[in-house]
Amino acid sequence: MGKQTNRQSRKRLSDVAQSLGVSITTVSNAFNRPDQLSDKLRQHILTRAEEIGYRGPGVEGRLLRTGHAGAIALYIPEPLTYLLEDAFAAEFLSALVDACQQRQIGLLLLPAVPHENSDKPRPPVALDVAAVDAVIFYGIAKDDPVIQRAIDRGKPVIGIDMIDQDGMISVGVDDVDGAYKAAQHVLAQGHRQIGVLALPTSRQRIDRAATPRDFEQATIRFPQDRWNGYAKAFAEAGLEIENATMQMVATNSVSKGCAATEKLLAVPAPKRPTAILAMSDVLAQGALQACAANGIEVPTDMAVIGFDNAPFAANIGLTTVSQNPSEKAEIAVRRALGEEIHTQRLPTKLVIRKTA
Amino acid sequence: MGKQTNRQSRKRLSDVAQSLGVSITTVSNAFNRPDQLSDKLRQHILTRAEEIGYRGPGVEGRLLRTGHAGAIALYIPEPLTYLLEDAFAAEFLSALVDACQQRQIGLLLLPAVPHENSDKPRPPVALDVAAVDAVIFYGIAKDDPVIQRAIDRGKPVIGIDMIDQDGMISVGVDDVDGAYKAAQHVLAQGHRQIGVLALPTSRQRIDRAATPRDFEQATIRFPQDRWNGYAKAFAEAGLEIENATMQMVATNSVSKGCAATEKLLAVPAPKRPTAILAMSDVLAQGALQACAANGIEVPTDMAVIGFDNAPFAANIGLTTVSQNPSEKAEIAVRRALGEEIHTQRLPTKLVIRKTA
DNA sequence: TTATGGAACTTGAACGTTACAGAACAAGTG
DNA sequence: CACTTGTTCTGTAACGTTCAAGTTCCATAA
Repeated sequence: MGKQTNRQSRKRLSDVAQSLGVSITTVSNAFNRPDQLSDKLRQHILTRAEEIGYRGPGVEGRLLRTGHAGAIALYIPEPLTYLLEDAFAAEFLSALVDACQQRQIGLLLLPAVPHENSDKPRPPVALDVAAVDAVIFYGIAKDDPVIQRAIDRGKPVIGIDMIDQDGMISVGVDDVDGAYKAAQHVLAQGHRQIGVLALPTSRQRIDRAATPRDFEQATIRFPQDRWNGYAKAFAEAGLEIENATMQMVATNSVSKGCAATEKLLAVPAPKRPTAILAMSDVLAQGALQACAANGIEVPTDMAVIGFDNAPFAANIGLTTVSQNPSEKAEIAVRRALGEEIHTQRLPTKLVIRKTA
Repeated sequence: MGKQTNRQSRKRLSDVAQSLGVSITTVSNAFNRPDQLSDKLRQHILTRAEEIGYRGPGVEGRLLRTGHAGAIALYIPEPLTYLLEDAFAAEFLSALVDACQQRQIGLLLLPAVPHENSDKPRPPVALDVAAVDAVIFYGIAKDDPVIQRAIDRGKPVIGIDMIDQDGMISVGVDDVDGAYKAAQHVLAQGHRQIGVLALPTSRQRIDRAATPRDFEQATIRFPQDRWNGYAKAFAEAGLEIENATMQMVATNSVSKGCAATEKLLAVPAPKRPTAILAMSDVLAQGALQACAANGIEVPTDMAVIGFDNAPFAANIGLTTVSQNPSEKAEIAVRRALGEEIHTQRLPTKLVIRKTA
């Protein structure tokens, strides 16, 4: 009836140690540092552990002691379905899992925190209680309060394609340059009226016409930077602001891209665009659909360039700006694990296919 | 120079407690159980905690004390890309994340454990060190050693669509019945030569003709059960074994389904199938492609039925057996969290569209 | 007045592990 | 022989939290 006769309780290192008359440390070493003891004793301990039903060093104690969780978190702000709808996002997610795979660490998908009504005792959310070594954010707005909450945890916080922020490590491609190259390409072909399909620049998402002002005040980085890239090329080519027509979509989906393109095409003749720059391949695909529906030939009557070089882009012959998701994921994971690599924005490449 | 002047070390409950002259427990309660102390003191503690830079109760201590990690693991046996290629699998994954979302718990994607060469000191893998409350396996073979390894951890282990096993909780649909209904449907239409596109029945995956024996010896459940469902209907309709032609694919992809169907079509006239039962919608889509390529009209010249009712099935008018991924995910998560719900195999439904 | 009961707080003990500093002993070196 | 070096093992102290079982105090009822 002593405490060690505790019936069903999980066996621990000390149980094994006691049953063999060796120290706890030695048993720990038998499992974690084979070089710290003789092979003979080690085998002895291992078999004995098996006998008494010890399951090996438990996670809880180790975590408390070492502080190393062996996992990093990825915050999922919306239903995963939405994310997977975007082929490029899905590709990035896969790359992230692969990067973790190689290092044998887990990737924890963190559900969105529910809206806080006030500053009442906030209920414990996964973001707060998860045992991870770092948190990665992907494609959320700079002013999302969840970011500060993660930073407060004291572990590294990585922002993918996000606006720089104190306490957060930024990883992303050089969107300005990528967009610049795309715009240059159509301008070089003589186009002077350009349509832009833009992604949301802030958390409030509605389908509408966009203005340069929207991009200035953006809280999401890459639509801002991509616009800046386009604008830079426009300026260099001497285009006026009236030469560009912008539509912003609520979500990155083919149907939204199609609908937004219809609006671009509705503009009367002189200002009607002859080229469309889409901020994603998904939107570009929508643009192609709209063109097809309206009997507009691509690329003869209309040039279309996407962004991302998503897997399907090659199949549909889409000219686009390529970014490397594996590289992005790899760097994100390395930085999450504390590696101090010095990186600028990752490079992009213009991939010329059939649509422009 | 005392230990509390430890400079940069993370603040803890005791630091706050000491600085206010209250007990550690009270500070803990201030964060976790507001009802255990007066509001006044609670506010006092909270503001003081802020002042001295305490970040709130840490994960490590809590985990050790409570044993509750607030996350469940999903073992990913192969690159995530492969999983996402299968639209139904992607749908299930999303459903799983959603189910976790609702309960504010994380879903940890666990990388595959590398092949063990011998029983040398096995390196610590994510599966061993991850702090989770349960492990879910999806679509792996019964004899995969990784299962036992998970069971040894002592937390609940859930197997989705897997063969029953000691120490593992099984969740899945009634594949036998679903397949039975599909087969019945084509048999009722008078078809007497049936082609079957089968998914792998064991870990070794190659494209080849399949025999009933393959299904008997299966280590993966649902191909086995689906075959049994088909076979049951065949027997009831008085079909001989020669009336069925089976092809097994190495992976669940459209191209493999297409290639396998080509082989089915290559069978000479009397034994050539007039209906194809595919064990997944993905394979069925491949079958449709092959038919189109060979100028075979569906459903007039060939009936095709899939399985899963993946999202795309509706778009292409595929007749298929529907299973509900949300329900499957929901039950998996509930059982993972220890809920003792009594469930049989989940029901399926035959969805008749254009292809049969 | 004396119970009775509850709210507000405290005490002390785990939870299971690993890091660190060192002890004991053997073996090689000059 | 004394001295170094190395291997093998031990003891102790955290790591930060929560839980069960108190104690104290005050209000209300008998």
